[in-house]
Amino acid sequence: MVRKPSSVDAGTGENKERKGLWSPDEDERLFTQITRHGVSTWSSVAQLAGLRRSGKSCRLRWMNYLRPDLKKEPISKREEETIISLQQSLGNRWSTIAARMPGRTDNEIKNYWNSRIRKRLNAAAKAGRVGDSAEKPSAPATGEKEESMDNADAAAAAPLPIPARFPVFACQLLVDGGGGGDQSTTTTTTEQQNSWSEESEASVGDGSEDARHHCAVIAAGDSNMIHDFLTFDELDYQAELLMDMPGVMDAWESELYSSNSMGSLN
DNA sequence: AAGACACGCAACCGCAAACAA
DNA sequence: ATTGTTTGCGGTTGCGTGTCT
Repeated sequence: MVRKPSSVDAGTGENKERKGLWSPDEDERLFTQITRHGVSTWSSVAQLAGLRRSGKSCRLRWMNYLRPDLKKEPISKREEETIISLQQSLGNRWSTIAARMPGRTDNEIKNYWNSRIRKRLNAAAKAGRVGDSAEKPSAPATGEKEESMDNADAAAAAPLPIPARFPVFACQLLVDGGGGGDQSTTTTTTEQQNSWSEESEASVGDGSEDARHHCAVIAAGDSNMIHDFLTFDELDYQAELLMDMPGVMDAWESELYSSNSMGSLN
């Protein structure tokens, strides 16, 4: 709905690459080519599909639009919170952020950030206090200096403030393969959590019971029992799934608004 | 009704990393 | 080790559409 369908091939450009919007026919060709034969190199995909497009363009179209696993629905509140949180901890590493949000593309997240969230945060920053440097939050991981704001404004801009780091609770293991063993009733450690998160990563995507139990291990308890913090990177979970766990957001918020600022933990 | 403006988003561009020859 | 090609990423642009005046 944006660029003209083609401008480069107008006139004499019989052999030139097309640019601009993709036609339904081009989409069909690309989709068929990839689903039937896969991708060796993107330039060959373009050629085999009979498209006068660069490999780069084909890749972009597939990744951002044609891929079957893409979510079509608008970005939810929860997803927005995840974006804000991940952006805080990772900076503008959109592909990394997208990798943690199944069904979403880096381009989509980047666009969402630039057109909505950033604008809102900037507005909140402008409306907020000026020159109160003592209460400014930690800077984003990379760049985006102009987006710094105080915590109150961030809270106003984002419905649910999500810390960059996730609390790990000293807690009892609820379930782990049904076996007693060391993990059945022991206090968890960061290292253990990491290894569990890795082994359950695949099933987390399915929202399986095992994955949920592993998440619950981390989520269980209350904020007084927090003994460590993990970044989203270290967690290796879908933040969205974690946030659905009972008590997680409550504990998060209570920790966030307690004396310790989460930013200082980064 | 129409022009101006803002917004959202698809797609391009340039660069750097990874890979192959 | 060098050179050329491909891929992936982040920043940016351009335009259709909706809203405001």
